[in-house]
Amino acid sequence: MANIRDVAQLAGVSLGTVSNAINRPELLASSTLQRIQKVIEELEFVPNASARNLRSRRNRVIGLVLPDVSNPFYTDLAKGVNDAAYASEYVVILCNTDGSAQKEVQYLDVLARQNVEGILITPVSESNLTLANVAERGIRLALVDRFPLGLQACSVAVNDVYGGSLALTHLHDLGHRKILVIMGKADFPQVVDRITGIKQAIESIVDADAPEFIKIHLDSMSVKNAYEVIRDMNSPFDFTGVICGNDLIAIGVIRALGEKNISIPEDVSVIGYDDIDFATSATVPITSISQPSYELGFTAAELLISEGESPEKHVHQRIEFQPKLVIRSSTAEAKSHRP
Amino acid sequence: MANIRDVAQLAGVSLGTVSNAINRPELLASSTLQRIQKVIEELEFVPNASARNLRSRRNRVIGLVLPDVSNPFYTDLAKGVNDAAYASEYVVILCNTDGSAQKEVQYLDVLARQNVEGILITPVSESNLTLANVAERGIRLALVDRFPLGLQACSVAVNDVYGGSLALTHLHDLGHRKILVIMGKADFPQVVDRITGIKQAIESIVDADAPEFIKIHLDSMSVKNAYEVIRDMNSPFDFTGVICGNDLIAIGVIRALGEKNISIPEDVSVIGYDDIDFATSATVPITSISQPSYELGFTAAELLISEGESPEKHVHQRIEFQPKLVIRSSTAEAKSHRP
DNA sequence: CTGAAAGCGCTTACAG
DNA sequence: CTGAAAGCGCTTACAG
Repeated sequence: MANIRDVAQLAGVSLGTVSNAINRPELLASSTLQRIQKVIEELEFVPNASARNLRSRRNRVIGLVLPDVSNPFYTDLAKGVNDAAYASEYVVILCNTDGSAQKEVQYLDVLARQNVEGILITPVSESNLTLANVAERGIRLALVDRFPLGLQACSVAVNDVYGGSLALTHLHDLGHRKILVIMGKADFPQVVDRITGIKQAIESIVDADAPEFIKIHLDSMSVKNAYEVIRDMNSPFDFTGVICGNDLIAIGVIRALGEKNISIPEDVSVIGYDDIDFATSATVPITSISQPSYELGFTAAELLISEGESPEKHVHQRIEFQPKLVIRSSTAEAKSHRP
Repeated sequence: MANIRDVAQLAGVSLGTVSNAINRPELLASSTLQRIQKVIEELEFVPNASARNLRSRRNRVIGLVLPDVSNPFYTDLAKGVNDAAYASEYVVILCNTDGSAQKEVQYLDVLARQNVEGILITPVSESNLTLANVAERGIRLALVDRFPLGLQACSVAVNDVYGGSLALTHLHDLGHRKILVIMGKADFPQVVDRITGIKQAIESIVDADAPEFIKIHLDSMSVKNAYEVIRDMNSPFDFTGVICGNDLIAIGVIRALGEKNISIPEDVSVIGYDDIDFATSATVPITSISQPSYELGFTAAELLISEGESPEKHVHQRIEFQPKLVIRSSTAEAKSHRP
């Protein structure tokens, strides 16, 4: 494959000039520039990214570290990141931690070795030790779907506390007083926030009969895991409302309840989270808390990339999106409230 | 950050020896090795990937080029690729072409610039021009979910012809004689093969009343696109069976038919493709043709990586998985066949 | 506006 | 078993 030296020779200029033609074309006389560009095309010259990176310390690569790409919420988020990266001619390395802190550490290390220009991450837990470590190494960091705790970094997230309260309030308005909350791991930041939101909403209800709730924490926020846990519950199911950590869990819950001959929403109302595309097409179309997943990823990537393009000008930003309640058929008025 | 020279100095050896300690530890006296390893830890030395790649022409990066990561089939496939890569300490750059040949070319170029060690691709069309171009540049290539046409490369795919015939045969067995086939773009290789399978199955039916079928080609194999097309059909819907290009299309079709008060499977049987997780949880659980998406990705990545590890020993392989029919509730006997 | 030179951090024969 | 040296392909001040 042709290298920059071949191009220089054929164009009759020095190799530094070719480099300038590529990176700072405004410095060249237009005749020289044209000549060089012609040769570049002829030779199908493609600059070697490693060499370039080695000198300039830039490689147009960012890392994206996510708990679970199979989850449509993260898939959409990743798509947003990819599109933003593509627009700026960046490329993204996708890392799937499966929600494991250990894998997260390992991937962070791999990304550091690759000299990525920045890392976009939805951290597995609140603990910032690993992240601080990355920041120390001088790798730019931005948080997606999470705000930083004592860490200098851009962040783009959704107000999960508000999302939790939105869900609770909706069920309460419908007259539900006994609620099951079924979430992911207890130390998952989003889970913590949403439960806080639920509690806050309950506290703000002056009503004598504020709802009670019970929590279940799933190891994995998947259809399967949720389905199995509800299927295997041996105590009688005496809740009239269920708040799920995401729509996948809602699907699993709905399926398990269906098998127990509990109808949705006649007997029990179920509310999901994320409002994935599929929520509309599920057995029972799912009432859900909608988050702008694609925008989350897109915005975060833009922020990270723009920080890299002009570090001096950059000021860390914290962008917060608001979740929205989308009502479908999986929630309805509690029996006790019906005529 | 520490570099290899710092390590050499502190360990009192030459820098070549440090390099050997990292890459060919078996060459060193164990005492020297230990001393160096200790210093590496102390200094938290991480080798610079760019420098390494520049010299050794290896960077442990592979590219994955896919038409649509939001499609669960490809999401799972991508996960398989990621897991295989992770196991071999490789990293993957994810590229989403949105089914556009132009984006495919651009991404291929970007990947070439990044000097990836290999590219895993589900090409947008049969045409191999761009791929041949990549191969010429000396980048290893492997095809996923597609077999190569006149191209030296490993490939892992599913027998789509058989998949198509499986779908047709199932509907025929149930007594359906007027079938709508609703697929993606006509030049999409998988589409071509499945239609071939459908035709072959029809031809093999000696039966006097072999089924007739009509084709629709969608621009995008999405829920939305399928839904809109069926919703806007103004001719009367006189089919009793529908074969869909994937489960997403099936979901869209089922929704649109529902709005026209056509019940599934009482009036019309609908069969999907891919058997995504969600197929079970759809409004009507979808009968589908199952493909091992995760394994597809995992196997292809392994092949590509092993080719890189020992090019001399490598022999190109072509691995074919067989699709399976998974019967759920969206297909049933045609009315004409019922008592 | 262009060219010559140094150097980014490593790997890899080669000599000893 | 270890060290010295060349060089991968670029970018970047600097001189002119």
